[in-house]
Amino acid sequence: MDEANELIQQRIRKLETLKQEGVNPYPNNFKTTHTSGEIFQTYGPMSQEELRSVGESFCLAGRIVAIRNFGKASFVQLKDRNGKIQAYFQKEIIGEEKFRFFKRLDIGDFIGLEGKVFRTKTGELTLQVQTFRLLGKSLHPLPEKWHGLTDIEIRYRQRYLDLIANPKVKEIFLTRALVIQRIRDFFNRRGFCEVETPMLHPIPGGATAKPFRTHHNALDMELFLRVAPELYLKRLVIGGFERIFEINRSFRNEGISTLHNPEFTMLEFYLSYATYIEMMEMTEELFCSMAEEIHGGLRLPSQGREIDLTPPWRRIRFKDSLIEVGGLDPVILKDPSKATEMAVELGLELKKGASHGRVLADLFKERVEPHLLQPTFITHYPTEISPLSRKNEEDPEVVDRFELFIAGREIANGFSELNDPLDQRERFLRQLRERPEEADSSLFLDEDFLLALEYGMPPTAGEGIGIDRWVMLLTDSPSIRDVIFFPLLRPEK
RNA sequence: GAGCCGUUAGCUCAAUAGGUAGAGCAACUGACUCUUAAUCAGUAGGUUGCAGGUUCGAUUCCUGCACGGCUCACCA
Repeated sequence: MDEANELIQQRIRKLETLKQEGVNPYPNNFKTTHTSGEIFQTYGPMSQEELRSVGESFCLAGRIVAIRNFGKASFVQLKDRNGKIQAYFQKEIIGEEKFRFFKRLDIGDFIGLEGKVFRTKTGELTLQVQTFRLLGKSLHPLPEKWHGLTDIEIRYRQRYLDLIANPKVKEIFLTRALVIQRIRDFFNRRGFCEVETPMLHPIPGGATAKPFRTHHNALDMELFLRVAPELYLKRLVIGGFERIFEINRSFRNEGISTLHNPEFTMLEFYLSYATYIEMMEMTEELFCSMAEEIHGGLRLPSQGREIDLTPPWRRIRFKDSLIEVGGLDPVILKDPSKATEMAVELGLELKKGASHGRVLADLFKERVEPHLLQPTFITHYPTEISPLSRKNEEDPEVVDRFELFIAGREIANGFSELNDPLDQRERFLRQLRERPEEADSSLFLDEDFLLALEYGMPPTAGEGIGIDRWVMLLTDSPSIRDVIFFPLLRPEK
């Protein structure tokens, strides 16, 4: 506890005085009958006259966020889970003793009150308090009422203060909750089953990110936090779950930026007897229905620009995008050394022995991705950078895969799943050969998964969607930290 | 990991040729029975992120460190 601070000392003294007087500052037996939102909904439209005939009184509870004193009366702003409501405390009504007690309350305290609705001279729906109780004493002053809390570090470290002081922040997280709910509805309605798969993996797989390591004591076993649930979800497909989804937390031990948090939320879903083409259609449906229901339309403001989600979304092949969007010389598609030259020219650092596909992917990231503002499916990715995707029937150099980009960022990644176990083994091995420097940390041969595949997997399409980034779009948030309650920060000293 | 920027009262911010650190809100005392950032009068509140250095004197100049932000790098 911050003992030095005088403001806190004052409040602790108040707390002690209350206790001495036999007042429990933290009772838990107050029952509410209504919330601020319910009061506004029912009585908001009523005139002063109509309100006068409402005999009922209401019990509400919440945190005091503002007090305006007038000698023998006071206005209080009470904040509860769905809004704020004004309460009017009058000495004449609540009695002298109770009014003195009221004067000792602080902004930040929780109170429960019983009162009747009326409308003030200025028209605000208000509760005329008949009686009230202290429900929870607060010992710290709240952030300033007008400017709110802007210190970004405090906003993240003490998110509860951010939520109290900045109403828009709470709205972002309510939107996030709604997104999750809509996703569940969407898939449940289509006969998908929600599943949960391990977060502790003996072998990290499903993506090539660096994993977090941990250790299980009883088994004396090294474990990794999952970088993706993909390989476990496919095991379930093999086991007969033809339609599944998981809303999952995954973990990647990499850099932190406005688009990356070490733990993040993904939606992954799998649909048997479908291909990546149907996945694209489903993705449009999912995003558009969410935008309609949550945002109320398909045009989203995005950092001063507008994103138009009206389907169908543009589809363009990976290689074509390099030329048409990236403005690169077509010769790089045919000639790997030219591609490498171009990458070097652009100042890209290439890994030793990077494959042609890898180099093209780097060029894509540099020259194409930032320009994909409106929703765009990039399809036909090079096989060598897509180890889990099914090869295209006409051209085995590319796979039946797409990635969705909106606002210059990857939002989703989907493909027809590779269900040929021998091909899958080859691809894994090739990956290991090409990136030996990473074999220690992120690439292992998952024999257990290959065994499962060898039993036979139905033709299936799967997709992963970055929920955090989608919520960023829906709420026009510039940083992923704005849509994650507690983003990872270095600990304070 | 690199570069740039930031860190002053509980909160939001001021303060330069280097010269006793200020305001609003919050708090405290008083006035006030319809306010909406209520108003009015008064009071108190500071190890200027931390540690060094230069100087008679450092919030200010220099060095290092800590934490944060942005950009880049790493990376889907």
